[in-house]
Amino acid sequence: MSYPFNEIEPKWQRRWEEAGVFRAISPVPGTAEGTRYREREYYLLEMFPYPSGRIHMGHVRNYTIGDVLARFRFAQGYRVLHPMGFDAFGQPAENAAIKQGVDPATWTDRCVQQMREGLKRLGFSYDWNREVATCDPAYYRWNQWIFLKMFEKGLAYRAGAAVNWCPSCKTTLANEEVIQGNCWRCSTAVEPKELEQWFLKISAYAEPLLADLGKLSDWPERVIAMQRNWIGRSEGVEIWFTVQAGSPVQDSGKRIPVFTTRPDTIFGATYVVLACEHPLVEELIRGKPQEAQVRQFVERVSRRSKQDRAAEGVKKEGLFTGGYAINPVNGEVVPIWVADYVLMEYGTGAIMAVPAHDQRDFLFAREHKLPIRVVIRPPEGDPDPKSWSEAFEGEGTQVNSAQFDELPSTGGKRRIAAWMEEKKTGKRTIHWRLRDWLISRQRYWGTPIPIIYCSACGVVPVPDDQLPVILPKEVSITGEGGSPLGKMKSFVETTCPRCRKPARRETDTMATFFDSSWYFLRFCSPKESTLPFDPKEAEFWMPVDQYIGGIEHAILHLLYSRFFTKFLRDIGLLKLDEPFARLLTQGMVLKEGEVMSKSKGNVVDPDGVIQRYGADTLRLFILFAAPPEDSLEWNDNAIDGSWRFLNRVWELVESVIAAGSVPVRPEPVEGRTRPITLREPQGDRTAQLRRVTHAAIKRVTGDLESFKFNTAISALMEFRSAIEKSAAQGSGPDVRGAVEALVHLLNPFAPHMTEELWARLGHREMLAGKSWPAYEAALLEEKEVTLVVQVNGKVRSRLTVPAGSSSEDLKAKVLADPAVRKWLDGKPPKQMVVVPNRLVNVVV
RNA sequence: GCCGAGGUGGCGAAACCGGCAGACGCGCGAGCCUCAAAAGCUCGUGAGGGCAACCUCAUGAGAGUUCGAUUCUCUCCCUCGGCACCA
Repeated sequence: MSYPFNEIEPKWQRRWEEAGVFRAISPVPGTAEGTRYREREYYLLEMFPYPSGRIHMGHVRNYTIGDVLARFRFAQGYRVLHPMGFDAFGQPAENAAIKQGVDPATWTDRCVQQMREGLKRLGFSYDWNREVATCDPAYYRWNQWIFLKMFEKGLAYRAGAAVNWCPSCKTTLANEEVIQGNCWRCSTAVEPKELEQWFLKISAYAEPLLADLGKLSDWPERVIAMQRNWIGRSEGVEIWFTVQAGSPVQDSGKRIPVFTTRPDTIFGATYVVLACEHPLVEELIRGKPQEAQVRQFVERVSRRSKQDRAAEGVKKEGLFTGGYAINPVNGEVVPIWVADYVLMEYGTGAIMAVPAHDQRDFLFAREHKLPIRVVIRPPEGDPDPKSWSEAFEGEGTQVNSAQFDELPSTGGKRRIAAWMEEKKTGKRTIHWRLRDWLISRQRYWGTPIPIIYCSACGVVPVPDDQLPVILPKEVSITGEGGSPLGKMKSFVETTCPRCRKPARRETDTMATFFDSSWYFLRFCSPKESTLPFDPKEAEFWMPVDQYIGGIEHAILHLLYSRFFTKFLRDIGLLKLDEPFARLLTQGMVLKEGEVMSKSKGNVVDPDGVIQRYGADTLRLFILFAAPPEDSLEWNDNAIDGSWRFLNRVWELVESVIAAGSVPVRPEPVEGRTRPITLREPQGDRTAQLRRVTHAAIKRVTGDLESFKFNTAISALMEFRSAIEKSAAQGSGPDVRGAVEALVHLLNPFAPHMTEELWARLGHREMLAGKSWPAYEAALLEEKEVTLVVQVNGKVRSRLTVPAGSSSEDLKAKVLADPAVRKWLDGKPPKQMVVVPNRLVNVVV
């Protein structure tokens, strides 16, 4: 016999929806409507899903965590915004189209519907009135609008560059989408490809994106660290070497800027190295004996993917270009090399090589017999680099450095940098690892980039009144590569908005991370039609008080969203610096230690679990099995524990109902497997039960505040046992009070069952709208406490003593305890440590 | 290499501010119920020793601070995650 979850769950889902209990209500000026709420609003958001069709355990976990918090905040009287939507553009829809011949829009609609139903089956407290889908023109027109604002500010630009190309997806990728050299979506090795593409100048925000990480005190440290790494601030000096005059290079006197974080080692620069893609390489080798050889080398290296280059590891290849450069600090002439270990995309694409004090330069110099000159003498060891097995990168005394000789190298960076600035041979700069964000995708199912190319006017933005540029439907998607829109004359051919002459539309679409970089703002006013969102609504709801999602977005989505927020602030639409005040990154759901995936065949389908146990059991188990940030090992057996617990709660409450509010000895109820016998109250059981009840309220409330759902549930399990025990022993009318508290506290976790029980207990109001129970501190006080008695730090006895006993009383009692006397062996104690109401330690 | 998170029973995990290590749950064992099984219920369950009351050992390893350390400090080992020829 088990409780009828399959009748209960749909019923309450319907009732919540009909009553609109989870609708977010913005304040209307001049009404008293606000009295229902606390001062504060609460915006709770979980990362919206890509509508792939079925929901998986990862979704269940993410959204259950969010739902428990949302229901808890609702109960606390906050004005809650808890929306849901769909990140509906993207490649899978297109791949389905290619494979099954379905229109991506139709496929997506179907998936969204399925997904929405799946979410509803779990009883989540969303305000479905605010649902958005990014593939809706009413949504993506604002992608286009934001893009054009960026274009207007010079933050969206078109440039040719060697970009990341995924040969399998047949599209370009952002740096953030390249995971260890592979495509984030299909794991194919990414290749460099020279293309003209649209970029967003996220690098213009590198400084604030880094600095404002300091404001995110409620973000997990690892996410902050990942973003800090990704942005990669590096303080140093740009030094200007010049190409030697009189060399065969025509335009001699040309500068080669190099970037270094170690200006203190400038006197030890014995050669200069250019990246293979460096524009000066070609000039330097022209007409030289090494011309053909170098050109061949450069071509070979440039063809290799970044990953391949790194995989070669320590082996560094390079060639002399035939050219020389002049070190600006001492006029020394040094050879210019080209090598694979210098990257065009970092710094200036050229370095000064200091083999004595940089490990990479050291290995390269050894390999190619280049001079190694010590300019920082190590405090100990052989000063002759011939005996070294590696470069000395530490601090020491400066040598071979002209007027800086014999100074300690600590502070050398600052001294030499200042001197170079004075002599105008270099300047202090900051370099960033963060690259601009490539957003062009040669795919169909995305937001059209609202740009028109005119042979007369050039790059022309689509005027505001012509937005949105609608993504046409009747497109043939072949998967053969190239933008599918490019094959559609009716789309491509247009007129220039400026000169009215024939022109062509941009045929690439936007990366879908564009769509998700501001959706949290759209939820504040999803029907807004004159702007992406109503700035007043955004000011009211934003920032998101609690954001919940997977760690896999630590740099992608979470960095882009921060960038968008700052941009929208700068154009006056927002008044905040950061979009997400608190972030919770939930762990993955694993089976047999591995991520669930179709290819591994270890997927547990949430719908199957719901059919067998109901949504409440699934929710409860997924919260109980592990703390939210840890990975969770799915266990088909362990879920029975949650199932049993809910059934026991059901039985307990039903017994209490059957017994009436004042418990008497009831007849065992027909069909119940475990009738609970209630007796007449005895002694102070009533007070005891009341104490347990208030202790449970305190624990569960505290655990919910700090996201410790697993221990909150264990506290509820203990509470249930305590009520049952108490009821069986007779504890008076308070059994009903205790049971009601149990049902109430369990509500955020198992909302359907608890609503049903609440109603059966005779309440007309739904639990969903009811305010959270409070505990009374006075009721928590116990008359007696168990005192732990230690001898030399080891537990030897336990004593039950009145709460609040004085130190003297405790000492006397402890010394009288036979278990203690046994260990004292007649000797007086050396010392006694007393922790009131807790412990006494006797030191012998 | 750099950055981050971790290491506690057979398993998932608890332990507030330094104060009973292993709550709660799974699994396992015994029993009840049953013609039998499933379900359900009751009790037990870190390791070792003892008939027992009890005793010894135990939170990755080693040291330190302390009356007392899973918790604080240092050294080391291992696992996971991110970045990585970043000048």
